Amino acid sequence: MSIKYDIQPASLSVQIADAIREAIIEGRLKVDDRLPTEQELADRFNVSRPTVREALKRLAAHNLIRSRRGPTGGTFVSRPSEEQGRIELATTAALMVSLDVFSLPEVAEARWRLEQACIPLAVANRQPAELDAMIAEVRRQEDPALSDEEFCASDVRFHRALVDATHNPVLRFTMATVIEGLQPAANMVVYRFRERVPLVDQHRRLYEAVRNRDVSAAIGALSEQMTYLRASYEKAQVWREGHDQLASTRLPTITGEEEMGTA
Amino acid sequence: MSIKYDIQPASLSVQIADAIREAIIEGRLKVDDRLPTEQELADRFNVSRPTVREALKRLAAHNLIRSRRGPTGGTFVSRPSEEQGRIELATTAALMVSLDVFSLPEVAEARWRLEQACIPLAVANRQPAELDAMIAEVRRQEDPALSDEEFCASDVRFHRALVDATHNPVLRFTMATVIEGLQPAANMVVYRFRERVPLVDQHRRLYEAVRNRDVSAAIGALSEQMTYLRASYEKAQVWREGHDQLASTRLPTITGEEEMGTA
DNA sequence: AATTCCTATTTGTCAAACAAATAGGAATAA
DNA sequence: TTATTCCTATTTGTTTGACAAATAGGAATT
Repeated sequence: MSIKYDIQPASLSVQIADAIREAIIEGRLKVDDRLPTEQELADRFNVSRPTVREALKRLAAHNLIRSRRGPTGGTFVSRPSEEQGRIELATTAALMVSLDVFSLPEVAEARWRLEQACIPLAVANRQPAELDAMIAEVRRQEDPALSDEEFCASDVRFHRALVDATHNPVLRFTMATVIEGLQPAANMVVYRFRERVPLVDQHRRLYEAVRNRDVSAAIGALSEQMTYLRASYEKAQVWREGHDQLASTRLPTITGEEEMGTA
Repeated sequence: MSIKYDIQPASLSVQIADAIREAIIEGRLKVDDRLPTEQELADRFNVSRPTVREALKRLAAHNLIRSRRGPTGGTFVSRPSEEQGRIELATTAALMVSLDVFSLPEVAEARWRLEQACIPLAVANRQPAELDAMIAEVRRQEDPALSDEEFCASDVRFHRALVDATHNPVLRFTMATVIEGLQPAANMVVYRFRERVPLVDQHRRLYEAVRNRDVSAAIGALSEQMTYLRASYEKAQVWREGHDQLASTRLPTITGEEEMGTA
């Protein structure tokens, strides 16, 4: 007897999206292949064109397909880029932190373990490009005129350069969850509770250790930073629990106002 | 002067989806809040209902919202679950491997570094539940009647239990990219090129080391497994490059046949 | 008091059309 | 011949209006 995974069957647009996704993953549709026109898909699946379009939008949300208008246009299978995948990982992770699924000390612990794991490879494989990027960010961070947002962004770029120095695409990819996802979201919550000076100093020593191919010094500097951040996160976590996140700045029920519009 | 990031402005459904997503991230819309009805959104954004629906489907694709019919129905902001986020990470990563964005030895190297980073915490925090799960999978893997798919799935569950033993939700979350995403995709490519016996033996020793709280023995067993897999991956990579992936099983141009349909 | 039925609300789906982008060919001009 | 302009067909983007299906809550009935 077959198990019903859902009380009610998935909507047509979900079924169609799944069918097309499966075709892509199984290779029946390859990168840059053109799908049938929306009308043709509608006929083939026995649904209306809006339903097909909803399905295509679901896939477009994951950047599996792209569309162009015109005679040579249509819908095409996208090649998944490392860049695009990183954005997806980071967005997912950032959402989890900003909606309070993780506690900040947990984030610090995980980030520490994972970034530490990158250090040996980074030290072994770093090239001038990454070293230049790291020291450039350190210099930028020394400027007191830098806004908090800019400082956070520079912090991200510094750690990104460190991970890039591993020259392992899979590591660079996976670490996007931590570097571009968790870290900025956590930093935005915590920026009131930490000083810049120790962080910049830790960055500089981390840079020097990587430059000098000194693994233990690099791990030491990173360890120091994570200890410092963990303490800051704990302070912030207490504040956060007392303030129910963004509740105070929340608007009553309104959504997107109007803004855009065709006119 | 403002920079144009796109030659042509994003489609209306993208703009609307972005506006709603931003409202969720900024906290103007909180978890379980109900959005205005589709008609109301259409009026508010000055677009038609199908356009609003395309926007909502984009968000639903990332599980940011869910919809229900009926008087008390509507569209609601979903709480992002760790489970849901893990699926998203894993799906993204699996797609990259299956579409050949990463080479298999790169995957092995990254997996080794990241999983190694989890060992100390796993050894420190492991509970009977995870130990039981690990040894149960080892026993299952000893059964020669196990199909290749089942062996691969058991392999995933073993490593999942190891990461769960860290009892750090962020680590468990992030490692989904590796454990449920990269590893199965790589294993399906490679399963012809490795023997089960050494893998199961490595699993058993890894389990025992974690049970005995012996970090270096655990890292040693894992290291051995990764060395073995890397060698297998290299063999598979050569085969893979010669076979252009799934090209041989690929159908001409056809998409989803017809299958479902309302009738 | 419990049950049944009706009704209003909301998402799901369909149908037919027009708008906008655009490649390619036809007509025109140099 | 060569270059330019214009037209036309194709395809996605968007609108309008309608009906179907699910369902909660109240009204009517037992």
